[in-house]
Formats: sequence, structure tokens, C-alpha cells
Amino acid sequence: MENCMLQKPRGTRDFLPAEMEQRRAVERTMRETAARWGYGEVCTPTFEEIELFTLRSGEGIIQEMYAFEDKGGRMLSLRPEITASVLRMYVNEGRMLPKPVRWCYYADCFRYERPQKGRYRQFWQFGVELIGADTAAADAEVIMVASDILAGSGVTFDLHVGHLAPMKHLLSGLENGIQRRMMAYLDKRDFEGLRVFCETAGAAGRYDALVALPECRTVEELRDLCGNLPELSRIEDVVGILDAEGLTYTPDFGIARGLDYYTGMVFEAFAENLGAENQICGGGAYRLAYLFGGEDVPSCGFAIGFDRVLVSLGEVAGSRPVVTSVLYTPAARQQAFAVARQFRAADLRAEMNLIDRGIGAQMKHAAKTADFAIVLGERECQTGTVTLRNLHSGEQRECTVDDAIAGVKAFGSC
RNA sequence: GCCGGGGUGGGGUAGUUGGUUAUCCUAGGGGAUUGUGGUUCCCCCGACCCGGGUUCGAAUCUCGGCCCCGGCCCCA
Repeated sequence: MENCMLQKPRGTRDFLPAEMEQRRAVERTMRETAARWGYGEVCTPTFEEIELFTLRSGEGIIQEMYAFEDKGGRMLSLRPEITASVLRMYVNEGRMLPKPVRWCYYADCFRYERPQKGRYRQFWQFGVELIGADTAAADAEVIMVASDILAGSGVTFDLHVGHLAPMKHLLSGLENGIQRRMMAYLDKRDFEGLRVFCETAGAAGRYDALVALPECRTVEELRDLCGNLPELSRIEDVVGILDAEGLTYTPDFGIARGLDYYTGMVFEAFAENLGAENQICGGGAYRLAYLFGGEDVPSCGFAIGFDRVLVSLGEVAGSRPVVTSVLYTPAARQQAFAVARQFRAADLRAEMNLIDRGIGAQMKHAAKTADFAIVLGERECQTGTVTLRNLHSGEQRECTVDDAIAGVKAFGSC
């Protein structure tokens, strides 16, 4: 019999109600936090023309996407991320909006990768994009929104804030491919690998400055290392805002953030309990809109790895709404439906017994699934009352439906 | 794509020098109890990931595949 049972696709998960309650609760606080900063939620298609994703990242990523041809011969892909879609949407229908535009999203993404801890083939991202503001205040706001949302979710995290200008300066003049390799070593803090690579690339003279970069904590130290770069005043301005607001973070100018479209400020957040995939948030300032046919609008945003946040939070026994189970004898069925309806109208959870069985068996079931039982039989029907039983204490009384509703409400949540 | 560890009822497990009816707990269903549960007792349900090979005989040995866990690569 098990032979024919279908399995879920690799890297996907099923969520039972208890886990969904937790996921929805975290999701709700993230949305509410973003909303308080003025970010309105948007929704984009689950699949897009494949070009949207290859334009910025190259053809190479096709093998890591769920790409397919539809019946009209269009090359499409399930979205591997949301930022590209949001910027496409901005170019399509957001350009006439007053700037800056503040948008957020929560949606699932799909990547054909090898699953491991905190990495799935279907995973959820919560993200924010601030479009049309290229200022220190904009950089600082996005960082603070990320920090606010993460803190609100309850996760413990380290926030690293950096800027690409110092690193780019130290690598300037080198061939593009060599720069990328060096950035990768630096981003991974593989100093030994970087040293060897610098020597073989004939750039051993740059090693000392490069390894000093991740240690820089102040703009003064950056100035000593890189000279008086024009971007330093912007960095100074951003950290000034963050410090004045009392944000907890670590300045980190060793962040490389993978791809080229990041233009300035970059930041990342890391959490515990997550093994190799411990980054729960990444973002920065970028320019993408021009790729999709829009003007070259400056943007800034981040994405949170929602599933990783939940892995890091672990299993939390959140409070659960009180459940009332409605039990009845056959003759009282209609009355039971009516009582259950009144409970629901009062915003309480009521579950009807649906199986033909005696009160004893119904009570046995209710004891496992509910906090209160309503019993309806001949007596209650004749007097127009219900019997309300507290399944935790065993206390029981016969009263009106309104009294029963008031009694359950007074109990609070579990 | 690569490396390592795994896969026994729904969940958790015992069992592998190859041997008869695969162990225990739990969950689920029913009963003792036809208007009062959680305890107890009894009963039922239900598994060796899939396929090939070796063998008289495979959960056990072997090969391949699938899936899970962790790591590498990658990480938009």
C-alpha cells in the first residue's frame, strides 16, 4: 500500500497547523513592523519571464532555477528571488508614484539547489525595497527596518553593516575576474587563501591592506587605510544616524555581497543554531531598474530568509486560542449547531462533534482536543440551557449560552 | 555537481556472524462505560525506501536509484 504513496518533491516541506500558527504569527509581526515604517505590501507573479532573472545574474543561474517552457513557447521560471520582480513591477507601473516608494513583500521562492540545514528548494522571503532615495537617511532607514523586523520576530542576531567603496578602492586597477576572486576570499574571511591568491596574481602588495579592511571599525581607520575617499562622508553620515538611534551593529567593510549590482552600503545579519547557512538577512543599495527598461533609479533593500529565522527560533509553544468542543445527544444536534454558531459569532473557536458516538466517547475526544466542552442533551434542550465543562479543572455548570460564552472568554488563552 | 552519515508501522525504536510469527513505546480506532473525559485494563489497526544481484533463505551481504540529515561548491 505504501508503494504507491506519493512523496513531496525534494527540498519541500509540509506544515501542520501547529507550525503554521507559529509561521503566521512571525509573518504577521514582520508585516506590522514594516507597515509602521510606511512600507506597503506588494505581490508579484510566482513565475516570470526567465530573462528577468538572467539579465542581472547571467545565463549560468538557469541551472539553479525552476525554469520551464509554457505551452505558448515562452521561457519562464519560478522566481528564485523577489527583488527583480519588484523592480520590474516598479518600472511597469510604479514610476509615476511620488518618491520614495516604500514596498515590502512576503512570498515563496524556488531554487534548484542541494538542500541542507536552513536551505530548501521552496523557501520564503520577507523583504523590503526603498526605491528612489539615494541618501544616508535612506540607507540608515533600511538598515533600521531590517533590525526592527528581525528583533520583533524574536530571533537573536548579529548585524553587520558595511560599504563597498573601500574594498573597491583597494582592488582598483586589477582585472575584473581577479577582483571578484579576492572579494570572495575576503567575504569568507579566508585570509590564507587570499594571501596565496594575491601572490600568484602578482598583487602581494595589496594583501596587508585587504586583511586590515574587515578590522576597520571607524571612518578614521578607513581613511588611514584607503585615503580620503569621496564615499567616506556618506559612510560617516549613515553610521552617525545609526549610532544616534542606538542601533546595535558591527561595522564590517569586509562584506562583499556576491554580485555587482550593489553600489554602496551593504549589510548582513547572522543568527545562531543554523550551521553553515546562518545568514538570515542580506541587503544594500543597488541599481537595477535600468536593466528592465526604466530610468536608473537608486534603490535600497533587503531580504530576510524567513525559514532560517524560524529554524533559529526553534519550536516555541506559542499561546493558542481556547477551543470549545460541542457534544450532544442525537436529538440535540440542531440545537448544538446553533450553539456552536453563537460561539463563533462571539469570536470563539467551536468544534462540533461529527461522529455518531456516545457522550462518553465524545468527552474522551474533547479532552484531547479542547479546553471546554459544551454538553447538549434532552435536559438542556428542554430548559434552553447548556452544560459548560472546564476540561482542565473538571468544573461544570448548567447555564445560558451567553453565560457559557462569557465563561470561556474569561478564561483567556492557553 | 562533490563528500560523509542515514532510511524498520503515522511518530520514536529493538533486531544485522543471513534463518521460521520482526520487538517495545507512542499516536490512531474500538471496547470495559448508551449523559461526562484525561488514569487503568483488553482488543484492533499498522512497517523492513525502491529495484537488480548473491543465497535453499535477505530488514541483515552487494550494486544502482530515490529520499532525509550534515558539510563542500554556490548563495541572486
